[in-house]
Amino acid sequence: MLNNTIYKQSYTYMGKKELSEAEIVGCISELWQPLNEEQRNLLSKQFTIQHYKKNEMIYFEGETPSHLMALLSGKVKIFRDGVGGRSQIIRVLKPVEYFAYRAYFGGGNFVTAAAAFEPSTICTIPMDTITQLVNENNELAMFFIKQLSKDLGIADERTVNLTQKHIRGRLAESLIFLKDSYGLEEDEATLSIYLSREDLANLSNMTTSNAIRTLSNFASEKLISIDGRKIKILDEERLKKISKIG
Amino acid sequence: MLNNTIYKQSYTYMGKKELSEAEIVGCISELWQPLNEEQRNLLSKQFTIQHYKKNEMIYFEGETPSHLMALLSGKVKIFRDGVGGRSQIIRVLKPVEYFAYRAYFGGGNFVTAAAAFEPSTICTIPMDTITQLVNENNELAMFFIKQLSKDLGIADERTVNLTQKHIRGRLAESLIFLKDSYGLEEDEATLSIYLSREDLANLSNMTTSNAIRTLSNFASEKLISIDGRKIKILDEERLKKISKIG
DNA sequence: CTATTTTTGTGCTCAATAACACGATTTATA
DNA sequence: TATAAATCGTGTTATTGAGCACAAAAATAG
Repeated sequence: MLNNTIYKQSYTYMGKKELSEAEIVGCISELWQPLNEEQRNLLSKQFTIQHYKKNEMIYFEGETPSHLMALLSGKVKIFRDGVGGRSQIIRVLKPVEYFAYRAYFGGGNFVTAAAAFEPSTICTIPMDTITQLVNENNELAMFFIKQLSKDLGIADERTVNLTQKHIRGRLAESLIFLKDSYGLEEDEATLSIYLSREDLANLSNMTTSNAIRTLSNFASEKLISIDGRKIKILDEERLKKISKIG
Repeated sequence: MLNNTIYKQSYTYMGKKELSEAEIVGCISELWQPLNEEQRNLLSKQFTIQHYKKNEMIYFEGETPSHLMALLSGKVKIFRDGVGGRSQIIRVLKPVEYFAYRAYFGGGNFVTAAAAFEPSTICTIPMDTITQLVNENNELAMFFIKQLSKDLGIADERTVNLTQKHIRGRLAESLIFLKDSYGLEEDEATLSIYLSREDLANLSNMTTSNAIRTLSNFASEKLISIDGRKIKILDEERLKKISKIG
């Protein structure tokens, strides 16, 4: 609901109107709600809004983190460049999710990079402010502990899935994952995110040609249907089965 | 230094004497130091000591987490069973490192299992006590935030290394990793942990035969020397290079 | 100390998937 | 809208690393 409001706002932004403070605060409620009035005053002076174009880089591997980021609208990928320029998508983000804080808390530079899949709006808050608030506010601290714990659990599972499953299993898993992350369109079948075959390959740890081939195979098996970058999930159960058995 | 004391103690344990409270508290100082007197009183009533034999399971995938664990002596692996019974070692622990709390904070069951590489002593503390303390004590909260952040960064790097590097790169990386984790013996060359070829394979995402073969290759190339499970690092620089280029 | 089980080492085969090439199509841009 | 650039689709080939079998050696249990 609030997402909706913001979405409309980001349209009006195109016509040059910025988000109001109230709207931003509504978006970042997981950070905002735990705070007392004084803390809210501090925070509200600090945040800034940034807009990123499709495929624009948000931060680079190796850079020093300085701000927490909250994705207010759009879609973002977190990825890492590997051997021979092959990149691996580690995580994808939807509104409203927080990122870029892990490296700061971990005391190092970014080990991943971030880029916008689509035009995106991001709220940034200086990490020293966040650290101060975390030190004052236990509920906020617990929010980060929980989020990091979930992400670490996902990372542990993903490591094994990406290394041990076969191509079909990995691609099936990615499709389910995209459905769970970004949902479906009104037809209850089409994935709400349109990725290039290359991004799909980078998400599934395979080459682009293998993503293309396997996708066609899935289509001829009536598991999905493809129309350019639009993917319809036709048989989710069977996809899950393929994903599970690897 | 403190480690040393405990190490001796765990020997005397074999002769049936348990660790004293003071000794335990010295070990878990990262948890203990942030606490005030009242909190320390609470904590000191709660911990118990458990001993595990070589290769004994500490917890299983799918179980519900209830206690934080601190490894006081010994060596532990965190691993996950993958496709076709092949298991993947996700992380290894040395004294004094904390574990088993991620799943609890993440609100789910264990996605990994834990087992002792060697006879190990573990201090357990109920997670509801830990949660209470985290809610009262920001410094303690920050300890967990930092630890989880570091582990997540490592997991992100590892995902790409395990999926994209070739066998030689992965094994070289594991050897460096074991050296960094557990250090060397007095000769400044022999790894302080003796793993089976199977564990080495599970750490490096390969089959046991390939771990054996690649290890022999490394030995004939004078990168390492092998004597049963004892591995001497002869040319760390070249190993690092192999690890880096994949 | 002996018997049994587990681990290690090696050879061989084969499937999975990466790499490459190239034309067709779509998308972005001037 | 024209032109360039990126993406997609498909065929072919090359290579990595898994799978399996089996003997030798080592570790463990009785």
